[in-house]
Amino acid sequence: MARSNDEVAALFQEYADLISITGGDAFKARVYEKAARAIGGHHADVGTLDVKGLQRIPGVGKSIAEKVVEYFRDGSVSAVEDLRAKIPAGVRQLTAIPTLGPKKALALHEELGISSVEELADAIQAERLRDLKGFGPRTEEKILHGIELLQSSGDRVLLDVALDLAEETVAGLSRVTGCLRCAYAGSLRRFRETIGDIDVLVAATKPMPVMRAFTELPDVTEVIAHGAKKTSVRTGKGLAIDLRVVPPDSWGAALLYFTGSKAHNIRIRESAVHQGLKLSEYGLFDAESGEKIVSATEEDVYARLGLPWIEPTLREDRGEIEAGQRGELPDLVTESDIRGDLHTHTDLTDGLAPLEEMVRSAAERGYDYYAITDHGPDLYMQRMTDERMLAQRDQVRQLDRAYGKGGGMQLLHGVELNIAPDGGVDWPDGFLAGFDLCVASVHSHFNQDRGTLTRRIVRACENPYVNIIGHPTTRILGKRPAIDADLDEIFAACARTGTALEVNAHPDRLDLRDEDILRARRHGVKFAIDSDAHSTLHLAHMRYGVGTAQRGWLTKEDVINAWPHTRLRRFLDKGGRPERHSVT
DNA sequence: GCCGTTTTCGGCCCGACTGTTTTCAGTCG
Repeated sequence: MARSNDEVAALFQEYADLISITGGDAFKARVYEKAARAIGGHHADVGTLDVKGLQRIPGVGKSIAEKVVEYFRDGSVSAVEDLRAKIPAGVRQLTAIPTLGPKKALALHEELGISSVEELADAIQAERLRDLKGFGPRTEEKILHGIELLQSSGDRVLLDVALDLAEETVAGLSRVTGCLRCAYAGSLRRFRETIGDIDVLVAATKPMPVMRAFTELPDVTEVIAHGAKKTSVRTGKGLAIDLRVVPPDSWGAALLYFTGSKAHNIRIRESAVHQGLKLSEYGLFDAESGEKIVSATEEDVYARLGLPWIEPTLREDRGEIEAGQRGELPDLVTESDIRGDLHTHTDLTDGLAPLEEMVRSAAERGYDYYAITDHGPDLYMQRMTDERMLAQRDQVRQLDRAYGKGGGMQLLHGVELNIAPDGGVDWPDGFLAGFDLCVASVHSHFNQDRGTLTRRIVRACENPYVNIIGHPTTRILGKRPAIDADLDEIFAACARTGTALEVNAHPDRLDLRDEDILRARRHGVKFAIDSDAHSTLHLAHMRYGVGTAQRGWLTKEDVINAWPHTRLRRFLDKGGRPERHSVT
């Protein structure tokens, strides 16, 4: 079950989209969008609040509060239903295509009767868009490319969606009598960036009660297959879940098998064959006698193959087996190694929560330090000024005195700078020198040529005040590809200048991605795993960043926010920032 | 529809880019 806040947020986002598509008041649409974000990021369950309590959420007034109450009372909101009746769901789906917004979607629907992505693709093939006003050949091309992009992420869903569903499923099945062990496996256990379907494994002597309970879970909309060993269902989110039930003593072999990856499994099975053994999901057997040797735990199986236990996040056949054989597997960074978050926002710019709330939530996570990095003035929409930034700094210093007491949490005042098309940033050195750290990121002009983009980011690295390059490739999963820059040149510049690369933990981004991390690491780059939180809830995204970092083989030595505060401070000094030592 | 050291109306993030235009609409961040 989704959090009820997420349900309501999705509903209002849909309502906002429908208002836009039907040509309703743009300001009204924006208000609903804002309310959707505020509710999605609100810490308390909106299902438990009354109209008065709801109105205390910023951006939620009387009308929206009443719609929330209506939703929990009636299961639907009549205003939303009215618009749904007017516009087929597929028309809204069209706006998921990059470069295609509500206006074009409505035109396509009204003029050509198109109400799904498939129909749109067909219409383009049939050249039916040619006569439509405002639709030229470039538009056609861009839409086709957008559809491709949309479909390349295909049926896969983002890590957070899959993980929530998997954890609920595991919790639900673990309560069933006779369920001895339960865990999710597959690409989810390996923390891949998107998930095609969820694999859940249960150890039980009698499978049927577990299977039955599985088909009756609240998210299940369709039972695809139902047997004694395997049951497959589809859920409301369109995501399929496969459940395998195995005898308790096969647990380890089955978990290993269903965790994959396929490439990893093939390699270890080969290794088994070379040793006169046979490995399957039921256990490790003697090839000749067929006698079972081990199967109870993953450790047992790996050990009999002459390997240490290998972290699931490494199981991609990227050298982990060889490293294991040599006893050189990395001691991967874990979430508990993370001592602080170095890229977060507040409602001074586009975050949802005030500074105090963000800091309180960070402290609850047990961090040793925490950086506030709101946007600088070059992102015009955020209306940042020198005065507002300095006023925030005063607030941060005050809070730091309260939180830093007795070895508590130290606060760093930072900024997320915008890397301009020429590689410059928002402020001159003199002003930048006042920050404890600077994140710098690309937010626009993604289509510069490769050389220009590369030089642009390298120049940002060479800025003595830029400590971290935020979401370095700017990709958004399923929406926007990575920028075309020479990453190796950027990685080399980072290593040379003492600039860290971010592993942005937001499940939409996961940027850098695992392969890039592996490459950057070889250049000797350091990394910062950051939530880029825009609400208190986003602080918990850290786990996705850590999973991605593990897939990139990172240890806590590689990750600057796994270091003690004093060591971090030395790194942030970039070998002595000039303005700190001499007046220019 | 929300909000107010602009307070019950009249604003609401603002600028750039792209493609289709011939002066601008749509989309994006």
